[in-house]
Amino acid sequence: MGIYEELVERGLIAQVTNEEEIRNLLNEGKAVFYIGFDCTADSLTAGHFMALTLMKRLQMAGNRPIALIGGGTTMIGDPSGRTDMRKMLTREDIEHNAECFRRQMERFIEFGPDKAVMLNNADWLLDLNYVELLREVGACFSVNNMLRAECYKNRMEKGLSFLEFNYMIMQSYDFYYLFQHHDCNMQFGGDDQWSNMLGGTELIRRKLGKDAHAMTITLLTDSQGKKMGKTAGNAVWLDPDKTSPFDFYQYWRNVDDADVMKCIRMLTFLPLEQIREMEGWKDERINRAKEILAFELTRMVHGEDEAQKAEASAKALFGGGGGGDMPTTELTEEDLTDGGADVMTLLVKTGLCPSKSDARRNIQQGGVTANNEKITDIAKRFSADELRAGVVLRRGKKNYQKAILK
RNA sequence: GGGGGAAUUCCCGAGUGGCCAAAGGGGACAGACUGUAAAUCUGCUGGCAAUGCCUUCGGUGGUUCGAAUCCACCUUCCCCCA
Repeated sequence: MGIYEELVERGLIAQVTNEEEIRNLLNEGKAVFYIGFDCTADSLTAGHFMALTLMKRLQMAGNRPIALIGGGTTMIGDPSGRTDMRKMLTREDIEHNAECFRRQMERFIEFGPDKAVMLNNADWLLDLNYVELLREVGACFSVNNMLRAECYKNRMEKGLSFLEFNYMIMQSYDFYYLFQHHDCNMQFGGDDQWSNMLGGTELIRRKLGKDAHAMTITLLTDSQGKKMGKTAGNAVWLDPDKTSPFDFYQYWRNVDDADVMKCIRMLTFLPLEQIREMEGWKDERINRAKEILAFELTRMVHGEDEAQKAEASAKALFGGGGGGDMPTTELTEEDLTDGGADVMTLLVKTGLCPSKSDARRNIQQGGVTANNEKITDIAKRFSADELRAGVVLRRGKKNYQKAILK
């Protein structure tokens, strides 16, 4: 079984330009492919994770990945899948973000001579001459066709700036450039990138008379059709300072039953035989599958140690057993009033609640416990001695913090 | 270039002088039920020293005892005509 067949079985492939040729190139390890990353934030997210694993899978099969940092394209902003314009980032922001991406990617992909390379399209896009570009590349694009592209359609109502309209051209130019200077013969990306990617293959065909290929990866959506990798509109980050390994673990531990196996297939490196065996798991066992998923992903992103800690903490908190690593907030004498502290203050200090009003509401609704006892009195206080021993506060089922006085 | 319209709390969206911290829905959060799931039901959803006070309806000024609501200017967006 070749790598292509494996990708198919894992459900990773959404659309391809030419299945036969792509299969051969990938299976024979002859592909030089690129995936672009827009650096709109200073960390990659769970959404990028699948692209990273795909790069890794293909690299293991002998193909050469090019991780393209969108230092130039980010200056424009991709309108795909958006109903509003992105906020404009400064060049400094973009450079900082690109640097952060690089560090995170190095965990997954081997860079070096004859291995993967990382490039930044700022290096060629920012120096383009407008008129030259228009004559050389602009002539190859039909506005009529572009307007028909899915990625612009939903912007026709809300408005689309000329700046963003050019995004497709920039991305196409990237492929054209990489094809010529880095022997890049394939581009991968999320399924929402399909039209942008075709722009590139089309440009190469027109300008150079050669074939290049494009393949999109299935977007990881949950059973409701929503993109995964977000909680309450916030991304799940790969940066441990932005999303702690524990929270990262919890995110995957809590996916819907309906989505577990899909995630395992698409995101983990577990052998397919093992996955097939797990397909029928239900009830108690599907929880086991969730643990495996969460552990595997946390291990890949944060390392074996962090994964074990996260798992141990989760088991301690939900399984009733002791031990485990508990998120802790250290207090000082200055945090006390009259030699103690009340619950609401503690809830806010530990970050369990954003405000005292919110803390009060949570207490009134019976959602707060301290050392496993339900708090019913919003004025409940803890003495300095109690705090020195440590008070385990819980808001809801899944949010714990230990407050301890130093 | 000309004309018309819009901006409200996390999101959508009502509100056109006091009864507005602002309807309704979505989402989020909490509770019950569970398997740390889903579905369902209930509660809740600006802040605080809390029967009160403070901040919030794009921005800045103004009218008024009182402004999300009226006026002026500005910013951004949308639509129609060119």
